[in-house]
Amino acid sequence: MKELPKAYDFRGVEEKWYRFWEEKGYFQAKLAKDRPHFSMVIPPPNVTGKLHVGHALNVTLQDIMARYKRMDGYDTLWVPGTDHAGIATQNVVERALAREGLSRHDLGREEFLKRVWQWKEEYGGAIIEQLKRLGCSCDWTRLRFTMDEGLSRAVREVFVRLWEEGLIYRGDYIINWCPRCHTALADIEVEHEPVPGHLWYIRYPLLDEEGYIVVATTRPETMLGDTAVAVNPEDERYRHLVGKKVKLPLIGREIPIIADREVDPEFGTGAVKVTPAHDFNDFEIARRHGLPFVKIMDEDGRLTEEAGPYAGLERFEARKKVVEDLKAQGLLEKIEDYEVVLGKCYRCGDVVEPLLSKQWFVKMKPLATPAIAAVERGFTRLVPENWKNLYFDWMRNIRDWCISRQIWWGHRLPAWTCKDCGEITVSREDPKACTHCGSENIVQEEDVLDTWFSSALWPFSTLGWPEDTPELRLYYPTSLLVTSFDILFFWVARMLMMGLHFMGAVPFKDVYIHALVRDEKGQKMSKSRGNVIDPLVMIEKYGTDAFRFTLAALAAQGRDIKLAESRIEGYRHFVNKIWNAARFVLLNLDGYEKVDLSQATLPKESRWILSRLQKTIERVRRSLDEYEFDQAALGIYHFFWHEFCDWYVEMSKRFLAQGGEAKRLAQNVLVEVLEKSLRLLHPFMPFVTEEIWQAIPHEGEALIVAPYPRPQRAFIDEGVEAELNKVRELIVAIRAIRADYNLHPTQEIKAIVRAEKEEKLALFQEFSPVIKQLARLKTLEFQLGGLRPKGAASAVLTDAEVFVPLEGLVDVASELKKLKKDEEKVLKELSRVKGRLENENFLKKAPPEVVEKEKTRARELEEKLQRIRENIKRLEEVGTGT
RNA sequence: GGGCGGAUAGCUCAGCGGGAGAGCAUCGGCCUUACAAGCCGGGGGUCACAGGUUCAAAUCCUGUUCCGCCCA
Repeated sequence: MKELPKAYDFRGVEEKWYRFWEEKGYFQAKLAKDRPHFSMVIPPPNVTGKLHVGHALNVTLQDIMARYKRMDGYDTLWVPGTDHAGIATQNVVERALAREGLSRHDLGREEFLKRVWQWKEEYGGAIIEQLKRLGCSCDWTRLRFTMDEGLSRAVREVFVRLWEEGLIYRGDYIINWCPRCHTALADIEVEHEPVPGHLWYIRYPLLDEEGYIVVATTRPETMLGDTAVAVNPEDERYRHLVGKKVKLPLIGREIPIIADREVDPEFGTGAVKVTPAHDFNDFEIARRHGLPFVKIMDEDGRLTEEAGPYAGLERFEARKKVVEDLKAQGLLEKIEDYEVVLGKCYRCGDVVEPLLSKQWFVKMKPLATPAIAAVERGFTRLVPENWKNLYFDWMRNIRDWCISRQIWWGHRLPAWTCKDCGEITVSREDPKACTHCGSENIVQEEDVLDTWFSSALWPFSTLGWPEDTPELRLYYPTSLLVTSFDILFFWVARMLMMGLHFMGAVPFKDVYIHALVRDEKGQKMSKSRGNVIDPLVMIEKYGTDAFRFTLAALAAQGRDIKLAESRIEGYRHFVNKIWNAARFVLLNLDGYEKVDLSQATLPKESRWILSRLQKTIERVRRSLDEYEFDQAALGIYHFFWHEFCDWYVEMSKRFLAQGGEAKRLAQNVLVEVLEKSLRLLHPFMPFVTEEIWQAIPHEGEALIVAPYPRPQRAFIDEGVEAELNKVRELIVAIRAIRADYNLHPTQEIKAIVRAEKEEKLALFQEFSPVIKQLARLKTLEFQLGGLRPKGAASAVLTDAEVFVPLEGLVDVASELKKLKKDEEKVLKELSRVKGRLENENFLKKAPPEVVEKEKTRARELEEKLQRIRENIKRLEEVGTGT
């Protein structure tokens, strides 16, 4: 039999097995027709990405499910890939260019894109390698990239179809604009942050009469683009002014005072300025009232010619200047402190400008309706369920999706504008001429698509759509999507809409939504805070298995994960424990011969651990089926360490020492429990389990494809479990006496078990050998009834008492103290139980089994109380001179 | 302003109608031949607060306070 080194060193081991699995093709989907399927697509990390704890959690949970299902007989496909991450990637390459003193405009579009592709080839695989370090069992033969040929074809097909269906349109709309990234952003790409600001009250002089109307604004510079003042139609204060005109200060434009129901009379003065080209609400008001749009700010965040004397000023400069000028002219009535909510670009953090601009949009309502229904009817299940409300709320209030981005890296819009007739041609193949007038004078749109447009197709585009492939037929809809809630709308909702629209079926049956990983204080990890835990550093330090197990053990549903390095260290101890347990088993396998345990006559100790094993298997499977990763991890942790190692391994030493049949059976039980535990653990800790499994007796060529354990009912034995609980209680009590009296472990002692009834004593007599072994007793005696032995330390158990004679050593005072404390505890408990049993309503209404349980409990407690009191009485009679 | 989640041992969290639990930390004792990354034993909690439902509430309901997140 092979021997294992004394300490587990994960270095080298991880790489060895990962290569083995990959070379053997275990990660690959089998396109099996005779087996159930389990499929997932990875949330594609940004190609520029570096693995962070969020990814690590995300893929660890996926890998746990993939390995579990693979072992459980499913033909498993886990599709990996990366996302081209338009803005992020372009930024990275632009920064690299900047170091050469170049801008993308110096290179030109074509040359720039070449550079991006070069960059992608060179560095884009980094995150993939990091996923492998984590042990991800993705089918790497199916690695995809959102810009690769197949996926680009899918993007184009979807764009064309949506256009043909009238679900894509182009138009002048107000959008979020990032002046730094120089592109439009979708609504959800804007992060809102409240910051201290001001509310400026500005006087707008009335035209043709004395006086003025005061408007309040948080953005005074936009007044240059005002085309109206609006009040609420119900507002008595202003009713007489509606329909009149004011003269816009600084600019001199004459603009009307209008009434609109959306104006909040409570805000400021109740009169607001209307800047249709630079505010979302004002845009809507302007459309309702047919107001003109005056664009006073350009794409760089500088004021335009429309801003008259302010043209060319940077936006924040302009604000200062406008406020100064208003003040100078006596038109600034007052300034109040006010908390404003700033929109910031989720990529670069710059303040986003609402800007009127020509963009492309997808109509969302027709796509959202079926996606809402799919979740309502349970075709797709969100886990945990509480995300449903948020999902419904968002989907029911969904706005059209701005999909055009003014960058170069991405899927260029397959739309051509005719210079002659002005019409748009959208086409699957690059067109030579305008489909409307036949002119060859056509130019392609400069814009590219939002990166999320291609990721929205991910579950079917990666499986070969728009071709009709066997993969699509077998693996779509996918079984599970594991993702974080922060991309529920960016990604999950859009995949649902696109999947339903183009495949006619939901893209995934279950969506498991995990939490954010925070630091130990609950703060978001960020470079600037310096509290980032780098998964690769953790893997180097503690090994992948310990790191993965930690993530799983902390992944309780619906709660953020607070990750401290000490937790990882703690679970590394568990890895080591497994290793050493395996070492123990291997060191004791001389002459090992396999026996059929279901036919063998086993000692109760062995029957106990086998029963516990079945229950653990049940628990782990049930937890995994419900995505309760923490429960699954903790279940096996507790079983392996605190039942198998702490108790059974110790008990087995006696059997091993006996030799013969006892030894042979113990060896088999040890192997059985260890081997099944490794299988149970493998999805969590793939490397150490494979390493050990290969070294112990097993069937099959690799643990990664060994069957996931199923509980065997025949091995569950409640009676034996109950008996062992009583035996363990006794052993713990004797050990506690040892500790109380500071008796060295090697000091052999005598114990006396006393009970009032023959059958209670019989149990302990039966287990006498194991009690002597684990409590380190020289002799164990039994006493039916009678008086407490003199000069002994004692403990009162559920069914008996135990005494350890310690001539001259026993401290009566502390013995009494111990007993009185016990008495108090039992009394308290007993009064509660009795109170319940004296309650007629309880007897009448509670389920009979609960009543029965309470009665048994009352009996046990009364007996225990009586024993405690007798002991107290005896001790007090004897006095201090024992 | 709206929504969601949380408040249980010193810390991090399970438990979510019938005996208050785990890990870590802590204290005491042990190098007991698998493991000191370990073993054995101990201490520690009016389950945020106030009401209610129930035979029975940490668990269900309502309200309050505080904390976190999301949306506007």
